[in-house]
Amino acid sequence: MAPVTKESVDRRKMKGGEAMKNTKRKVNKGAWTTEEDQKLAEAIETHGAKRWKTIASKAGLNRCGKSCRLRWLNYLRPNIKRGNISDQEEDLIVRLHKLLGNRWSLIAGRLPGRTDNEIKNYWNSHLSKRISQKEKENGANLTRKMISTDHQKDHVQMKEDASLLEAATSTSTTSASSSAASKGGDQNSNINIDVDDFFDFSNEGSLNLEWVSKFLEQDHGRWLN
DNA sequence: AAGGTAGGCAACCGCCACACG
DNA sequence: TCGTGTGGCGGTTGCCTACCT
Repeated sequence: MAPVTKESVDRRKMKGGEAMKNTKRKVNKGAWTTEEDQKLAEAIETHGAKRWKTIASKAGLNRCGKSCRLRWLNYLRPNIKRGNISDQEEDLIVRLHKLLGNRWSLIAGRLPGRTDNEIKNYWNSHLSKRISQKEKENGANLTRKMISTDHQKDHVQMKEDASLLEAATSTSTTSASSSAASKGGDQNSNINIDVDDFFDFSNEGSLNLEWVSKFLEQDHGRWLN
């Protein structure tokens, strides 16, 4: 609803700037100022995007390392796409959420330039409501209808995917999957798949839906039979 | 025009896992 | 092996803005 305009961001930054003046607080919180962004970017350029606590101090920021990391990953990092989530991206989010639950970082890994925070926000503010509404209207057929857009009608159905992957649980379990599944404790955490393998995107290009089919056909093709 | 409300987003919080000494 | 520090993640909160009455 309320798009974040440059003006609104600036205003938030002004508020953050005011907060900075409050020297009683050792660690600054709240909105980041342009100056802070600049300092952080310079520090990361010099020292790399690691050891966030060190970066925070090297940059002369009264921020905790976590805050710096978050700011970098969600806002300052290069190649970040902002706003305008396409239909294709939305569809992918829905499908991945069906598979993975609230594991936003994994979902974000499938969407180049998107952050887990952005996807989480998008889900919470757009998709979850729409889905719950559709669930009321259509019952169990909801997901199938939502993902049946023109460009991907031929692909696997998420419900079936979930069943297949659930079936895979009995024979394909790794430490990576258990580790990832242990986080969040979402509704799909019982689906244990080889996450390292499943989410190895190093050889892939931009957004596409082939990986689902690829995965199902290759390593786990037997589940389709 | 003014106040109330809901939506959207950025950022914080708390927990957990891992690395390292 | 244990304790501590750090990073990563999902959940939640707070602020701002557009819309509604």
